[in-house]
Amino acid sequence: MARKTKADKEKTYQALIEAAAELFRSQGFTATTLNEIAERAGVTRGAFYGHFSSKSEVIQAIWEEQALPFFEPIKDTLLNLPQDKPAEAFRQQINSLLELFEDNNIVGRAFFIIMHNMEISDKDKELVEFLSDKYKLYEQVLCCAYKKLGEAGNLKQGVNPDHAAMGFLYILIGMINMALLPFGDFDYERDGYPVFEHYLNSVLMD
Amino acid sequence: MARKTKADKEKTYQALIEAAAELFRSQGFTATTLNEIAERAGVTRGAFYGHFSSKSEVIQAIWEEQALPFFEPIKDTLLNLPQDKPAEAFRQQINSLLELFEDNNIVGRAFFIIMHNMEISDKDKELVEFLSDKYKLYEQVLCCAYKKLGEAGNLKQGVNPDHAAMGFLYILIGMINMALLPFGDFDYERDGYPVFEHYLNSVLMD
DNA sequence: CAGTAAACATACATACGTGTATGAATAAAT
DNA sequence: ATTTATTCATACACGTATGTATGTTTACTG
Repeated sequence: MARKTKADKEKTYQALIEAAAELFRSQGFTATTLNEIAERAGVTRGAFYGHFSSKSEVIQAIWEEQALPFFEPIKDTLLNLPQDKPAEAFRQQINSLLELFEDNNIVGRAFFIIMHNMEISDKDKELVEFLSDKYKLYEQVLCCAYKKLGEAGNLKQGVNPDHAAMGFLYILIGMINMALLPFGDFDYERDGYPVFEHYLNSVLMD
Repeated sequence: MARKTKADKEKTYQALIEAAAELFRSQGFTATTLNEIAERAGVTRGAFYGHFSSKSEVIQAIWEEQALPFFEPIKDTLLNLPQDKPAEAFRQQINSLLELFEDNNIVGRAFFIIMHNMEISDKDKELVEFLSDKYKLYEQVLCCAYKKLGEAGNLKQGVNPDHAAMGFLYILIGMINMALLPFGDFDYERDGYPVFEHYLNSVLMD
């Protein structure tokens, strides 16, 4: 095939990323073949190998280029909650996070892929390490945020910050799981927000 | 190879189920090959095809023969919570459920596999339907139980039964996810119970 | 105590996924 | 304008997973 312009190359790159993310989400990482990715992107495997050297490399690209730019600011805010009214800032960031999932499909998919990394465990050690690092990062960020909330006296009495953080993470994982299921009709407004609202109300002082 | 006794046949059957469940959990359904299952069970693929006609059939067997007998009584109790002190009965069943995960590995694995069914979606329609049915069943059982709790006046004021049920399911999924991750060291006593305890306390009247 | 059928191993045919090597056509460089 | 380099398709080689056909031994059956 003929050579394309640089802009065209970028387009195929994005198409490959998009296709891979959607296929990983809907069929899982292992079940998705390079042929399927290429076909969905409107190219062949030849194009794929021009951009990536393996399937694992795509996940890392999805994370770093698509999800990270959205997550980074939220993460930073959570790690540095203000001394005054940290609960308010916390709620705000959580809402940003949920809106992210609602609006930007690729971020939800990336998060989902990370959360379901065990699917590919054992067979690709390096990738598992990459994914588990991300997982642990989420945990740390949440624990840190809740610790701050506790220090600022914004947690209800008897609420253990670590337990609260874990509970939050569980709910987050469960909700994303639900939201991206191939069947069912998940609706954030109806099935997502109220649950978080209730959980935050049960944990935070106002 | 020589013919075995009926008891021996049953042993290989169980060995295949056990092997498959553990491999599905640790590597995922798609990534697990029939050779791996057979090898882990100490037989060859010839034996596998004597008992099952495909990989999908194994999941259904795992569910129906291994997990269902444990779940059924809990499910029935949740669907028929007593009029007086339903909250107490509910707590008790949830504890039974969690103990099940803690003690009986195959139940946890079965639950996990069901919860992560999207991994195999799209490619095996029939299996996806089977799995999604189970998923929806969980949801219904929980919603029914919380509805009963609400009617009996056992939910705290302002708690929507459906939202509470969803939140519970999210936490359950998230916890199982966490518990069966290949990395990390999940401990039910430390990471499971307290979260449920807190959640139930925030939802139920005592 | 034959004869049969069952339980499982072995071997084979087929399909498919991956990765690489090659080639064509044209954008970019000089 | 010519050359070079690049983007991607095509073709090939290899490994591996599946499913089936066949064979072997022995438990079961009458």
